[in-house]
Amino acid sequence: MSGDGGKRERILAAALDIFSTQGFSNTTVQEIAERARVGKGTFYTYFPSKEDALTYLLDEGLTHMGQHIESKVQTLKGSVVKLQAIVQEQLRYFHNHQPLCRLITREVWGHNDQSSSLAQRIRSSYIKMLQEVIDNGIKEGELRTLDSETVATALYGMISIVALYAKELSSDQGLEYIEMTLQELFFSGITQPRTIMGEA
Amino acid sequence: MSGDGGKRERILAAALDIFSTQGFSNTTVQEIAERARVGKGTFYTYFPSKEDALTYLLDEGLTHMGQHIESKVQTLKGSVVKLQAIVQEQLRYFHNHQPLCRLITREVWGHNDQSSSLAQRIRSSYIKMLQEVIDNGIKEGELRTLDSETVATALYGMISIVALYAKELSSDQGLEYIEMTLQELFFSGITQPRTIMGEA
Amino acid sequence: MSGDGGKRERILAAALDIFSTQGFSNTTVQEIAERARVGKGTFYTYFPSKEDALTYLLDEGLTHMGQHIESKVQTLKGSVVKLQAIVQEQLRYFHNHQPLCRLITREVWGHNDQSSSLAQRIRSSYIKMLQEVIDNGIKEGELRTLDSETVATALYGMISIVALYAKELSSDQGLEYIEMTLQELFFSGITQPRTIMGEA
Amino acid sequence: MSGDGGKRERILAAALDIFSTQGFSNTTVQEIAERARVGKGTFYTYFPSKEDALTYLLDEGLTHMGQHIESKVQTLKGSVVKLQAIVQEQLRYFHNHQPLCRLITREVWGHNDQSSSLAQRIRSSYIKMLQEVIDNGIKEGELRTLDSETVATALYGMISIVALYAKELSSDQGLEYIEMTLQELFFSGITQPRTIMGEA
DNA sequence: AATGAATGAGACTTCATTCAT
DNA sequence: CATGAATGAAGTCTCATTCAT
Repeated sequence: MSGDGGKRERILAAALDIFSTQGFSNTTVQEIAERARVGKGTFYTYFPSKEDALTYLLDEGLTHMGQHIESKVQTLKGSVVKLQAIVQEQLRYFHNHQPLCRLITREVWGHNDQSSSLAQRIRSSYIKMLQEVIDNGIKEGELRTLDSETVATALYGMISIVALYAKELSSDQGLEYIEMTLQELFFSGITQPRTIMGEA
Repeated sequence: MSGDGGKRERILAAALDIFSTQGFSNTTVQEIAERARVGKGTFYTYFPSKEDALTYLLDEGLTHMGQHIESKVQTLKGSVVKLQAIVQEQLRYFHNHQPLCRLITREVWGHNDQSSSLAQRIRSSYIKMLQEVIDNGIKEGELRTLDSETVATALYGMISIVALYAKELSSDQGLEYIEMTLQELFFSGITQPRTIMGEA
Repeated sequence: MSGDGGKRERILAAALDIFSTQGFSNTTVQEIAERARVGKGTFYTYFPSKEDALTYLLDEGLTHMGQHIESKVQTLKGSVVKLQAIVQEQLRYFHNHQPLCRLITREVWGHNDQSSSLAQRIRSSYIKMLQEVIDNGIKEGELRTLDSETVATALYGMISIVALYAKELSSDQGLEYIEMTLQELFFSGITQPRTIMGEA
Repeated sequence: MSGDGGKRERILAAALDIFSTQGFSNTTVQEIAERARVGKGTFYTYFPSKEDALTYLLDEGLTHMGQHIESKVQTLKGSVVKLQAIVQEQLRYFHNHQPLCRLITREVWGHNDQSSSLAQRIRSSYIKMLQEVIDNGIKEGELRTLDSETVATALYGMISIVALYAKELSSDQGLEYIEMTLQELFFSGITQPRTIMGEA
């Protein structure tokens, strides 16, 4: 729509792909430009620096993921139902956007210095949203009384790493099986329930 | 007494610290040498390249963590008991070795290209160990029948990300609370058990 | 007009000058760039490495010299006439291109390891050409029956070292005198012909 | 005799070998020490610097060659006889000491800057000696009246380059053939003598 | 707007030399 | 004497960024 032949989008897509594969520092602007089929100088027409492109990707990615998931969740009623949807959607989103997921994992969780900028953002946006849903569930008695911040973080970590781990899965068949496993694990735990009287 | 005044250890400690804080690519050998209080050339007396130092740190870290946890677990009986110990030990280990944890998270999970070397190693060593414990628990009826590979990965991810997230926690008080939450979550799930009728 | 302001030529000229004066290993890319009035990085826009620039200079130099001399010689008739021209032209060429001559002497004759690449080339190109002219002369009876390979090599060595030695000569006067001496020496030998008695 | 187990000799031999094969700048003190089976520090017990070892080798080599050849020549009578012996001895010496010959070729003839030190020395010592023999021969009428400096230089260059070229020759058979060719060429020239009337 | 030639700061790595043992 | 661990100066090469076209 910008009349630029989609150059900006091509640059962003190329940057995301290569950043996630090789890492930010090992990616050259040259590579991005080539993959995007533009001149190296053109990169700088759209982004002030390589760093800015990364920041933009992370920002946009987090925002988009948050909006996507919230849009799926907000109409649902009940904390368990909402959390079930969150697990499903986040897993699928990360599975469909592995490069973004990998980027977040490396650049957000892997860094310590510029904690102000990136790590904080995801915590204060996405994880806070999870936490609120969980808090509500606890208040309403649907969920057990556990520390919601820890649970939210654990849920996020569980899904991210599984999504990265499952990268070889190409069939949605496999993805559904994994999703079911995660749902069971998260909602009911790993332990075999001690049937109240039976077992005797 | 290696007769080297502990230079090798100082270099490794410095490298781990700075790698985990700034990332591998943003760390210069100069910085490592300065932090280790040795000359720049001395770095190369102990490691053939910056890359080799990283590989060594990851290798050694993974091996040490694996051995540490296995030593705590192997004398225990029962899958649930073993898994409880694993959760406890891995959380504490990552909490006590946050730089290593951060390094693994970024360099192992954040990369895609050299999948052969590092990502494979942690999957095939540590996670496989978790998987075996879980498989045994399922076979013996202590654990529910879930996909053990997914569960093992989820457990690993849950603990890692929480350990990184909880980095501001300095009191063991806080750590114990987090640990308890994770134990409850992992073993019993987040859902309030629907007591069949009673509870009234 | 290559549109590059002759940068490539300036770099080559600078490299040749400094290589021949200080030697390849003692020459820094920085020096070449400064002499060529370009930035250090610009050197690498035109050549992949310092080594490549050397190789290019030697290759181009040998080729150019060979073509130059062959062009002078090919129209001439008679082996002696041809060889006279070769002596004249090679001496003048090396005298006018002393840096190249010095470079060849050091890098081609002075090395032993990468014999495959450079030393072979000059032998198989230029010296082989000399050898053919000599072989023809022997066949046609104009020249004495001597080992043509040794003679060709000797001729080449004689001219090269004299050209390097005579570097202080700036007047063509001096060069002509040296040339005459070489011609006499090569064609007639150093010995006073023992005219048995007569000739008077 | 120095009671040092021949360490100094081993170092010199190692340095000569490696210098001549790889060049001075591409040779590390480490390599020399290893080849000489001494510690790296020991090198500096015998030579103040790597450069000094090179200088010593060149100095010693030139002196030794000069003495060797002069000792063979001084008892002979007649310029032609002396020059014949010189050709024979220098060719053999260079053939038997190819590393030295290569070193001289590269470091003496290939350089331009420190002309004061090395290039001057060989010119003023060895070549001057040749020149004197030639001058005498001319004065006595045995040799033709040619510029003795040029002839001496040419003779030196002829023999050096042939000796380097003939490095693949291992049999003395081959060497003798080459020597004969050089003698013929130098003393009688390449041209078929126009027998005064004969040829008819 | 688009481009890529040009640039120089800066990174990794090597290696001659020193010096404590 | 002999040694090799330690060092930092220096060199090659990369790459983000600029700018003239």
